[in-house]
Amino acid sequence: MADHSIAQRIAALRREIRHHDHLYYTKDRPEISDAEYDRLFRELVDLETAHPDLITADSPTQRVGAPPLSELAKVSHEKPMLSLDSIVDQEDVRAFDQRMKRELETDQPFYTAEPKFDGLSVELVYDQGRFVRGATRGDGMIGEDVTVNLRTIRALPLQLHAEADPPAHLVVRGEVYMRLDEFQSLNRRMTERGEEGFANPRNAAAGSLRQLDSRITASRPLTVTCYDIMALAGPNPATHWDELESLAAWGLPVPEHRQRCRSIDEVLRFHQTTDALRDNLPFEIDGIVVKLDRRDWQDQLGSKSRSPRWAIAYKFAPRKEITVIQDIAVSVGRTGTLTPLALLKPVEVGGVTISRATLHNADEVARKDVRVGDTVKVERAGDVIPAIAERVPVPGEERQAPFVMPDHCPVCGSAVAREGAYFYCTGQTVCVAQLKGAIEHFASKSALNIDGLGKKTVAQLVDAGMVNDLADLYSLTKEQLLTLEGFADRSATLLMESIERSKAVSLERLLMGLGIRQVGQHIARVLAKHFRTLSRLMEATQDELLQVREIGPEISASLASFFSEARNREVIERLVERGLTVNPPAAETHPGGRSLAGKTFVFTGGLAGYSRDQAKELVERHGGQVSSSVSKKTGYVVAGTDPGSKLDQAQKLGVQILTEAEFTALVTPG
DNA sequence: GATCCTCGAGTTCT
DNA sequence: CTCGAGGATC
Repeated sequence: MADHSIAQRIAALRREIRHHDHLYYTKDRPEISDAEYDRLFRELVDLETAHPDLITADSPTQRVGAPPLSELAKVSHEKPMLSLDSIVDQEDVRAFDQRMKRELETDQPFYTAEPKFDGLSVELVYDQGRFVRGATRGDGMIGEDVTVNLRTIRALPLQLHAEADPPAHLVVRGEVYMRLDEFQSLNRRMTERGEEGFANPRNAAAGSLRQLDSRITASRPLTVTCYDIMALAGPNPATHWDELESLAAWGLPVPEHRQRCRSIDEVLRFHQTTDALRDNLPFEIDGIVVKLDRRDWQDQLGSKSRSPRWAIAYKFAPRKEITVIQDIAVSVGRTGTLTPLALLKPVEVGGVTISRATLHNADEVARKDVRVGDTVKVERAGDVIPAIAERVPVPGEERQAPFVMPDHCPVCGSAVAREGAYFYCTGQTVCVAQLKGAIEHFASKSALNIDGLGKKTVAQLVDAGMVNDLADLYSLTKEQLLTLEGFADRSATLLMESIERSKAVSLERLLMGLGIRQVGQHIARVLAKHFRTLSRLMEATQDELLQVREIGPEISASLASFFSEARNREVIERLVERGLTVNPPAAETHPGGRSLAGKTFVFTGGLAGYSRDQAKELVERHGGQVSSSVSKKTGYVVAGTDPGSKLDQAQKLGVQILTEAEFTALVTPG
């Protein structure tokens, strides 16, 4: 065969394979059998192997992957990749509609509604019809270059349909996701190989796309759908609907189930029908996206810092699954609180297996009227913490007796007392559960910060009878530790060292660590600053305590009762005897100046450059304060990655929102 | 007395 | 993160 005819054959094969890829992956309507497809593909591979000079980057064979990278490169997005405001309530959707009508001065702001795919969003760039670059969302401004990995996704055309006259330059936004059946078989394959499977399809998609070795990505069944034109060379489609049509014409996969809505009622109906469809879809969706259809109106409304004003994500009610309460256990916390806990028949909710859910307190159990053996709906409140949503009555079932709080502590057998909605174990001095909790708390990071003294070790020490109160920690010997299971020379030495190190402690941390009711990190600091030494605090009268700002009758009573207890005084005495030195709080210094004086910061989401504690430290160094909830008085909300409800709260209250970079600029001198 | 702002405490799974 | 409740404020 002459070289030019080989080149022609290769080109023909590529055309044909692309055509079938499009039919198979995008249209879901294959015209040839898998075997026939494989034959075409094999022929192309063979020809290219024999003529490596004819291989091009956009050949279908190049999807299988390139050699591994050491790190994904960072790329700046051509346009910032915004996210969408989430809405759960119908009323808020109507409010959105009202706002559109008001701001656009129209009665008919038509919308386009489409499913919201649960995957990870990507930016795709086509030059001269050819796929040249793709990136993850990252922080919205800068993402990771995953071009090679995206090339392995069959549904993603490497070449746009030339006959549809695609623009010379095109930037598209899409969602990479994994079908449920593919996700399941991937997980099965992984577990067979002894690997840990993915928790849910979204994690699987994200983990697969962000591989350094694109050959791994190639083996993962990813797919993609496109839903937005970010930029293009040439005339813009007039509406979002036309945008989707154009994308489809150019050969890009778009959400098939979509609707043009002439009123907000149609949007609400679409939400309903889509929700009903949800369980039968082969992929996960978590709501619908509602966009103003006309692009000139979109432009007129513009964007907020983080999301466009002309679109919303109207989420579905959180996933609920049905399961059975196998038992209701009662756990005892460090303060002696008895907390009922539903032990469930394990069930998958939103991709995670749930086997237990807290019932908070007896009132809650009564309110929900749940009993052992009941069938219940379980949801993940706030998408994380499992909760029992409601009981599902089963007609004709014989129910067990209602749950009653035990009148004796399940751990130590002491009497149980009721206080408001809560029940407490009164065996403060004898309850092993409380002792363990108290020691864990004492050793925790924000208290004495004893490294290597975790839940497991505490249990061992208590069960072995080596530690009966907090002060006993400081008479432990290395020899004793070595008798415990899992302790060898090194671990014993390390623990002894951390215990030794904890002996120099600030008053604030000690107060926190003692576990006095109502005294947490904040109040501990307030008390430490005001009284400066432990003895002065212990001698303070009720009146003196009440003078202190933020200390009211409850907290002062709690302090009084703690310090009047002979046992507590004795523990403190022994702590000091064994070498605990309590340091008064250092005088407040603001090495960074007082540039942030009077400003309150609230953090939400993850920060890349610092831990929450470091960020807090930075703020305080400049004379500012950090708080945990957003109010009108909040100066700034710093939104990291994956911000939570505090960001919405901030927007509602008009509190200034900072990115991490802006925050860094504020706390960096110069 | 009501309202707003914060804090404390408990919680699941990986 | 959310809930309940303490404390400040008007």
